[in-house]
Amino acid sequence: MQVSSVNSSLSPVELAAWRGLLRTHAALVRDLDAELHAGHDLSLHEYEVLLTLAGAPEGRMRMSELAAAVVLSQSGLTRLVDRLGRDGFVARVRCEGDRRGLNAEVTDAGRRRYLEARTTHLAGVRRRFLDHLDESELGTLATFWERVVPGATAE
Amino acid sequence: MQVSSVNSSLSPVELAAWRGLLRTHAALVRDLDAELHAGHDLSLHEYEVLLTLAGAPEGRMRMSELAAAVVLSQSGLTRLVDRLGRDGFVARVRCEGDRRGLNAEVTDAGRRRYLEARTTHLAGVRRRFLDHLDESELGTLATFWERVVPGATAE
DNA sequence: CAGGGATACTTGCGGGAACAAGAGAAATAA
DNA sequence: TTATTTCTCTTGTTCCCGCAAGTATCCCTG
Repeated sequence: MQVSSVNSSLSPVELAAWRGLLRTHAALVRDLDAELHAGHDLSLHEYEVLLTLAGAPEGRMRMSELAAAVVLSQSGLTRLVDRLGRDGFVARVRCEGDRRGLNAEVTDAGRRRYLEARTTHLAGVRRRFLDHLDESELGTLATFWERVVPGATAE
Repeated sequence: MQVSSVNSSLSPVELAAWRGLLRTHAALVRDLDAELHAGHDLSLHEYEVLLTLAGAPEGRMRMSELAAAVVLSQSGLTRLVDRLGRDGFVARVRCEGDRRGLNAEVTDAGRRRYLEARTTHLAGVRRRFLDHLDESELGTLATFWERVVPGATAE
């Protein structure tokens, strides 16, 4: 059942780099998501949408751009914005000039919720991730990401 | 380290390292999962379970250990093993000595399916990820993972 | 050697995400 | 103009996952 020569397997270093990425990501996201839920009743995706909108000009962005920014499918974003809308954190605004399009726009309540959650979340990201690497190492990581997925660090 | 005023935001480098991790992971996993599905009708999680079992002594492992190895909840693993069991790729075997416990054991069909998928998947991981980094950079990454989540590169 | 408490897994339930198909609006072309 | 195509978002459907509760077994204490 063993096939050794035809399929080159991963070297120990390759395996460590790849499995490390999967496991580290899973562990970080699980913990940060739980923390955000427990403290502010937001998922990580919801937080990222609020963060993205809060940083966008006039607090609004096209649905499709937003989906790309938070790495979610269109339909996934539609429902995420539904949920945030029900809670009064974002509103949908028809686009001027292209009435197919919609802007998701963060409300005052949305900005407040975001700012409340931000402190918790940033501290969590620092403690679990950033604090374990120094400035130049973080820079190294960023160059790796950009090489693997061009645009991954953009914006 | 960083001066932590209450509202300290992330520096550009910190942001790039963190968002890069989220986006790179999302992009890689999305593509690799789609590729595995299209070519071999396996999800990434299913592949990893088969991989893990195929590499375990006697092709079997306790459900709880397996859940930890592939970073999945107990109930998630129960259902994943259900699905793999329906397809005949793994079987559940009562533990000798502890009749609460179950071993998931990969079948011959499971090993075959794993080996079929392996070539595709390894090539995909190489092309999308490993090829963009050299040997020493992969080693650097591995040390980062180990620092952020001890044990992340183990086994 | 009971009885209570841990441990290992499964099940009930609900939510979140993707894919594919649909509806409405705009762009293009004849 | 009007018909076709393209674009943007939403809806129908289905799958996967996690939490909490349930079941069976083991362990430990008195």
